[in-house]
Amino acid sequence: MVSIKDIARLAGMSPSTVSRVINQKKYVKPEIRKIILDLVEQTGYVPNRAARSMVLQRSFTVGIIAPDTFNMFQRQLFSVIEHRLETFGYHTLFFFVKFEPESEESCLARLKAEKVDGVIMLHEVKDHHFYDFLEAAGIPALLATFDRKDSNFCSIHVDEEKSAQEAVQHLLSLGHRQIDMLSAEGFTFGLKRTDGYRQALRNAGIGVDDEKRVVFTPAFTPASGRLGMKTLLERNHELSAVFAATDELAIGAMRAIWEAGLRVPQDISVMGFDDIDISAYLSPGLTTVRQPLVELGESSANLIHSLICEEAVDRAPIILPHTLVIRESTAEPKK
Amino acid sequence: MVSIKDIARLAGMSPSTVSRVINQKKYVKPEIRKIILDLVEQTGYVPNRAARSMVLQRSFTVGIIAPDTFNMFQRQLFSVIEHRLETFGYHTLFFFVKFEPESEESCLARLKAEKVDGVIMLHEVKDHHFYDFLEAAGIPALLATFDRKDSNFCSIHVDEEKSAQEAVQHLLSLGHRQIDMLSAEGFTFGLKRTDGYRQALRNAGIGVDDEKRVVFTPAFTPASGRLGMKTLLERNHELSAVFAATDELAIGAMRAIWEAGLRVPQDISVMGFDDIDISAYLSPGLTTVRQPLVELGESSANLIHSLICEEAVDRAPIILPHTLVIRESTAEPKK
DNA sequence: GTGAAAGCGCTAACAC
DNA sequence: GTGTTAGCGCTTTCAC
Repeated sequence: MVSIKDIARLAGMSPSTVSRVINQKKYVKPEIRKIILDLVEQTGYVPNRAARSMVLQRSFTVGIIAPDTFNMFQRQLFSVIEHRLETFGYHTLFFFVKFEPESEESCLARLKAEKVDGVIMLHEVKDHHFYDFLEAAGIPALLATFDRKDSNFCSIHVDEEKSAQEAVQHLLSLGHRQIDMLSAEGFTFGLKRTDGYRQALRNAGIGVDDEKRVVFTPAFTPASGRLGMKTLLERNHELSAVFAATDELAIGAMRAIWEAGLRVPQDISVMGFDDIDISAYLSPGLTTVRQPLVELGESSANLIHSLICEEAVDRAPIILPHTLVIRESTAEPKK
Repeated sequence: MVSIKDIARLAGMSPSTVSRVINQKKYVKPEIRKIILDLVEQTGYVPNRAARSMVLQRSFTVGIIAPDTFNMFQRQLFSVIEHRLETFGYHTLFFFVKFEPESEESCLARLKAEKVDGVIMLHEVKDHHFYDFLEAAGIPALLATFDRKDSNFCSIHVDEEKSAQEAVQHLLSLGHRQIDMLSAEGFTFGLKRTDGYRQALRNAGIGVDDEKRVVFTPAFTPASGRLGMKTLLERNHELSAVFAATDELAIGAMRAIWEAGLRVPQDISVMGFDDIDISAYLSPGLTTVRQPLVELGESSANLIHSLICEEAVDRAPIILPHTLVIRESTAEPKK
């Protein structure tokens, strides 16, 4: 493999000079710069990452903390982040964590071991030590899709409560009055979206009946959505619409409704949240709240990069705009 | 950050001894080994990756070549691979490539730059140089989900033709005789699955009519599936079933059928391929051919690791078993 | 403007 | 069994 020394020898210069050219430093005669650049081009020389890492004390790696369940929205988001980070010459390193103390612990251990330059958290870790370590170690961190009021970390996300409220308002505006809520445990956004649901009902002067109309399933998966919706249906109360905290949950709900011999939206309207890839291609298409995926991913990547480079950055939470996407899974209630 | 020297000093030993303990080498007195291990534990010492990389001339990284379009099956597969590789202390590095010569070229350039220890290809690159480089550089590579007869690379995949044949046989056994095929360009598996379709029809003594019954769309996405199915429907011939080369395509097809005011499976049966996450949760559930995702991912990770470690490995293509998963999107034809 | 030299943290060959 | 030493490929003082 061709090294900086080879280039130096070929150019009749010292490695230092080559290094200066490569790193765009000044103090190199233009003609020499040109010679070296040509040589680099010809030989296909690329600096060795490990060597640079060592001397620069940087790994050129950002850690992605993701839940073990890594859902579809998160997967799509990751793709965007990865693409963008690549343009900065940054790698990405996965840290999958389960909803268990030991898993968080072992993730923290790995995080300490891997010298990442920054961290993007797609997952809310429970363990305080996690955040403490990040702060103490001075590792730039970004909370993407959630927030922690009590911390100094930058965060980027939509206004969960408000967008959930708008979702339910859409249902209300269609004439629905008996609206159920399907959410899951583990992530704050599930709580916030449920709060938005409650708020929308209250604003409309409709009583909130958590016992009857709200279900929290164990996970944000279609499987959980199906089970949650079955539970709701088995409670055997009147309902004309259901708001699911994520599209995946909504897909499962639609499935349960279908299994019960009912139709969406004729019998029950279904509304989701996230606007993942397939939502537009379901039959019927899923009405949902779109999170600006690309903007979210690109901003996350840009932000962590700025943080790593110690550029001045506004540390206030970034609230991204959401959009109501109305498709065919919602309609006026029967009668 | 605590280094090997610190441990050595604390233990009153030399760095070499510490290194021997860490790397499980022999020739260290058990009591000294214990002292050092304890120290490592206490201080939370972890060897610096960059430094190890440099001296070992290994990056502890495997490159994942994935298409820019990174579909749902591939994303799920990646998750499995990543999890497994993690247990080996390996990182994963993304190389997204588009279906354009320049993109392949720039990917190759990056591949040369990043000193990956191995490569898992989830994407068939057209450019010969790609494979030539890998061979010339002696970088272990694994073709996952496809194969190249003309190469020496290890590969792992299902028997595409045979499984597609079985899929169509299922349709035939239900009584269908007018079966269309929806595929896409860019990947060999799209061709092979189409061949399987043709073969199954021929075996059943049914004429193959590519002009009329087969559509190749630009991509394996729901969007393409929808468009492809529209094309098929607009051709206005009799059809009672459609076989889509992937589940994503099938989802789009179901959507197009729904948009046309027809029902699945009452009017048209739909069959997919892959068995991605959501397929079981569609309404109706998608009948499909399951690729053994977990086995595929774990074997891929294990195999590339063995290759990297220069363990003896059977280089014959690994053919994984597929399974027919029958759900509700297929039924007997009308009348 | 440019080069010499030191050093980042680790492993391995070679002494002892 | 253990220590000494050199060196992986790079950047960065500090001279000149």
